[in-house]
Amino acid sequence: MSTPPLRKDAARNRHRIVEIARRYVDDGRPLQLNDVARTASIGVATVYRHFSTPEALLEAVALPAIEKLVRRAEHALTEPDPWMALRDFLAAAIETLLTDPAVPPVFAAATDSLEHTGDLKRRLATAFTELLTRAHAAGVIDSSVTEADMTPLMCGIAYAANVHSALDPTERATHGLRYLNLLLTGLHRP
Amino acid sequence: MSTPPLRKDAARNRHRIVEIARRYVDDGRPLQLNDVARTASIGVATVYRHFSTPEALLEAVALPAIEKLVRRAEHALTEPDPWMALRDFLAAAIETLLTDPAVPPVFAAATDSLEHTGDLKRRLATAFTELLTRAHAAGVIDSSVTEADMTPLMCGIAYAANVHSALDPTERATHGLRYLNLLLTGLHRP
DNA sequence: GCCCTAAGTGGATGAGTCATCCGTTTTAAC
DNA sequence: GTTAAAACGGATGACTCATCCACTTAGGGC
Repeated sequence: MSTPPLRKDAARNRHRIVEIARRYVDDGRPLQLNDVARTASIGVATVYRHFSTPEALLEAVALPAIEKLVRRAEHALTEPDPWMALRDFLAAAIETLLTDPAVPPVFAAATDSLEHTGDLKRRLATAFTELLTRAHAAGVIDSSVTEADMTPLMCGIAYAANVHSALDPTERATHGLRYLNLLLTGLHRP
Repeated sequence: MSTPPLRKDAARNRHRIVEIARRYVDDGRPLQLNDVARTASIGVATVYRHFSTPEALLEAVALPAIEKLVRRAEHALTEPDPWMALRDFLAAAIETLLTDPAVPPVFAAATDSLEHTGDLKRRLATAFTELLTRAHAAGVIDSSVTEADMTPLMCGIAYAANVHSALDPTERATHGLRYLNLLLTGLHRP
């Protein structure tokens, strides 16, 4: 699992592949490695060497957004009000899920099947568990809800907002936040 | 859209195809028409003639479950308490979505892209709108929630329950109902 | 019961996608 | 400048998909 630093040309190619893949994801085109390779004017084998499956490539595309979300979660731990901290973080999570189409599949996948984002997801889980624990301790949230429920629930909300409308991203985000509020109303113990 | 009655052999084949497809869906195998044809010992062309796409075949597989759900919705309209009627129907819907893997994709698809279940989905929407209207009139539910929100939300809950666990169906159904209750707590105005 | 035709059948086939293998090129350490 | 390791790329065979058309079968009219 060490990282023998990449050769210059390899790094350049890897970068370019992710960049092209990002466009595919944003446009909603299926992420086919052969196709990405052609678009990038890079040999198929090179793409396959860097990313053995479309999922692995998608992970790399989603990486920055997930990193940002992890920082956000760790920052939320500094917010004194446990309910606000939890709510604001969840809103940010929904926004990320709906803004970046690369993210939801990565979260829906089993953590241990991920090559690049497994650690990040674990960090996120840790921070989030802490947020939840505080909320539980403060008695502001339904006591039966665990961290293991929340990831699926967030994915579910994002899914719902996407099913609902092939509309523009902004509108989808609005719906997602509305759905989150419905759920939070159900969870909140004032 | 008329139905010139099917020849006996054609009916037999069609039946057999759906039957085999049902097994694929239950086992979670991908529904590939060529593959289904081989398993059914039926020519590929025959399968394609009856069902031009995997989605169409899936619709046929899901049909009975959806019919049952529609009857259930129309029956719910006879329940005097608007909140109970809505809640019980939604629980039935979640159970259907989680019990029969053929159903969720059909609900997630746009109604007008469906050949076989479009009418049923419209009937369901009508009955459900009525259930919601009553609940609104009785003031027992958040007034901002519309029928157009509920289908996605139900799909979202089913999705969440499925992401959560590659566990056995019973357990998934339990989670789904729990998630539904969380949502309903958020929607209920006592 | 026999014939005729419309309806139905099946599998060979070409188009398209996927992922590997291996001969060639590039990098960077010495 | 030399050399070994690392990276490259595209030709290729395995596989999936869906169509076409020559053949078979059902069942109504006589």
